[in-house]
Amino acid sequence: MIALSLPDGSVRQFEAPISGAELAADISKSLAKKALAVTVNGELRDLTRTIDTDAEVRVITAADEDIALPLIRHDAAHVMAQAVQDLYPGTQVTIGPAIDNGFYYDFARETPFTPDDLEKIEARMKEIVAADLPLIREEWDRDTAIKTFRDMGEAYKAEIIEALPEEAPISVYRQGDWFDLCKGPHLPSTGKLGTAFKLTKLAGAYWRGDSNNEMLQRIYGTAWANDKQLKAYLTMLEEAEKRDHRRLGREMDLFHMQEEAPGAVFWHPNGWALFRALIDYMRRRQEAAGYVEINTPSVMDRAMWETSGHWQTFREHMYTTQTEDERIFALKPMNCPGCLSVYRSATRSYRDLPLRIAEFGKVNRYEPSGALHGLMRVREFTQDDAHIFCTPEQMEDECRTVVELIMDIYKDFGFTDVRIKFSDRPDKRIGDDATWDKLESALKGALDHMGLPYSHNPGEGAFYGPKLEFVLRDAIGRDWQCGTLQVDMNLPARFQAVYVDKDDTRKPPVMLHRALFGSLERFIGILTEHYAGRFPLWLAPRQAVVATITSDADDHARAVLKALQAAGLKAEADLRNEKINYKIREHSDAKVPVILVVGKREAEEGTVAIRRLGGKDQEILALDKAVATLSDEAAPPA
RNA sequence: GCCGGUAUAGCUCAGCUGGUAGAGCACCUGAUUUGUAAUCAGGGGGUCGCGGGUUCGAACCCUGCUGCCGGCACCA
Repeated sequence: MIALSLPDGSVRQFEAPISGAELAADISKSLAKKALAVTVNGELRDLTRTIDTDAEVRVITAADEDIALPLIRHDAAHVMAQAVQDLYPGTQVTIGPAIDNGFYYDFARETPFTPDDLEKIEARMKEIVAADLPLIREEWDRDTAIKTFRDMGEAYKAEIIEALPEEAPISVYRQGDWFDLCKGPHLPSTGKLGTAFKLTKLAGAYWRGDSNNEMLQRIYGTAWANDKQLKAYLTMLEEAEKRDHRRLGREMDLFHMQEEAPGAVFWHPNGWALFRALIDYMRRRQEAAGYVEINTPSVMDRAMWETSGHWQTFREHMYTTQTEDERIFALKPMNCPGCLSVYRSATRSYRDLPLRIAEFGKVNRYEPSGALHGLMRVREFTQDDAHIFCTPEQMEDECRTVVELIMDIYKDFGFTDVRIKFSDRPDKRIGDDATWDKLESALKGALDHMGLPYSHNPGEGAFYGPKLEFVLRDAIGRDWQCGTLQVDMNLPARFQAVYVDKDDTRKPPVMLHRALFGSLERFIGILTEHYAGRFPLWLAPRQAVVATITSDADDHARAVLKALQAAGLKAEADLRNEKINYKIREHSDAKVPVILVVGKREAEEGTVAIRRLGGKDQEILALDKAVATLSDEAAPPA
């Protein structure tokens, strides 16, 4: 006798052990049809597996998206693998998990798959779904399993089993005459997968994610519970493409890149206006927070980089030059050595600390060619960098101040969902454990005192100190790592930076490395996508356009323009002999936030008609009122 | 860096199996003086990414390189 309790609180008694499918059928006919899996005491299981003890049971249907979609996607991966092996015998299967929005499967095959193959595979997948093959779970003996897969020529599967712990059960799922090693669970039959899936892309992927291993061929797909969801997802992808910063960068004339300078940005006036607005803002915030600002050389002798350790650890990412005098120089990949040089240019007293030194430093790093991506990953970029020199006693307070500043600044851009990652000592590190204890507790202490939650990244810190990373989530739910805060007692020592303490002894200061935007280039890329090009007025590179309806209004339009510019607004006038429809369309496409329409009426009355981007209505205001309103709105956050 | 794809006018793209290039938008000129998301007509513009090769002949086929795109790895 077993008792199964259901989510609604009811309990059903059964004489003998019962399968999930039988349980669903016992509850209702329609549930039996819709059932995809069951959870038994919270553990997700196949419908076909027998429940033989008292338990809390829940029947899973497509309505339980969080559970059902991963199941559907995982099944889609299996069906795809079967389709591939049907069509291309000799192809080895490796792994094929469900992922966000879809699934993939990695295959080992000599011949590359082509985009045409995807269509064929998809067609074969639909046949397998139509055949509605039952998925049957089997448990195999470990050695038999290894032998079976090895004999089949499935070396990767055999390797996977060998890597499993001795006591792990080896489960295999069959669908028709095809089977795959898999821990499951799965849908009861391939028909339950439905046809709301689509193969999306081909890619290379290293076996076990290790670049020392051979490269496999990965096929990605997306899969959903129904066609409506699939279509919504595909539409979402199209929308995301429309806000791609590379596309908007061209459409809004922000910047361009070209072949002669891979990974470097040619900023156009519009993009540079944005860049300057961000720097102006940050400069103001930093000055208010007690920072001073410096600027240091881009090209410095290799000896500098040997002292800092970059030459030994970062050489492959550095650009170097050789001049006629045979000295080797390097383009700075980081600003710290320059800043340390400024620190060392005077004898520092404990009274000078904390000393907060900012630099909008342009750095060059030779990034792998495959990593480059628009503004997001470049080889030449500008950091909103700063280094804070302080005593060990001040360290925790300084960390807290930095975190406060970061969180506050992100808020000004509408990033309220910020997650913090804390990375502690890595295996390969310098410095003694006592120092690491201090550095880590300073960082953690700062967060704890502020009551901020954070996740732990054990062993992911820099070799010289632990770090915090600030990951922000944009308007369409994507995560971006921007800010970072690192504590360091190593570099000051390498450069023999010291301060004179109260007792007249020389001591090395603690050095905090921090950046908020991270890279200005990247941050502009993120903002562009976050706002979909519709920047808030204070950031917009073109804030207002005065558009005339007839040439009768030209003089008035010039006066309006003059007034706007006098109030500090980035404004233009469009006096072209074009219809107002044409002008509105063009400036709206260019994402200009405010269009001031002036015609004969406005000219006579001394007013303007304000039309906001995306809005249908207009607001007629007296000129001085309009200018005051707009200049108020265009003020950057304090 | 690795795997796959791709490169034609400023932009988006067409150009069948090889016979020396075409559209829309943008730009220029003219007409139109227009009331809230494309007025009409005319015109100029391309070493078909770069270098080799095959061929009587290459945007098209082969090959090397470079950039870009999608992933993987990397992101101190």
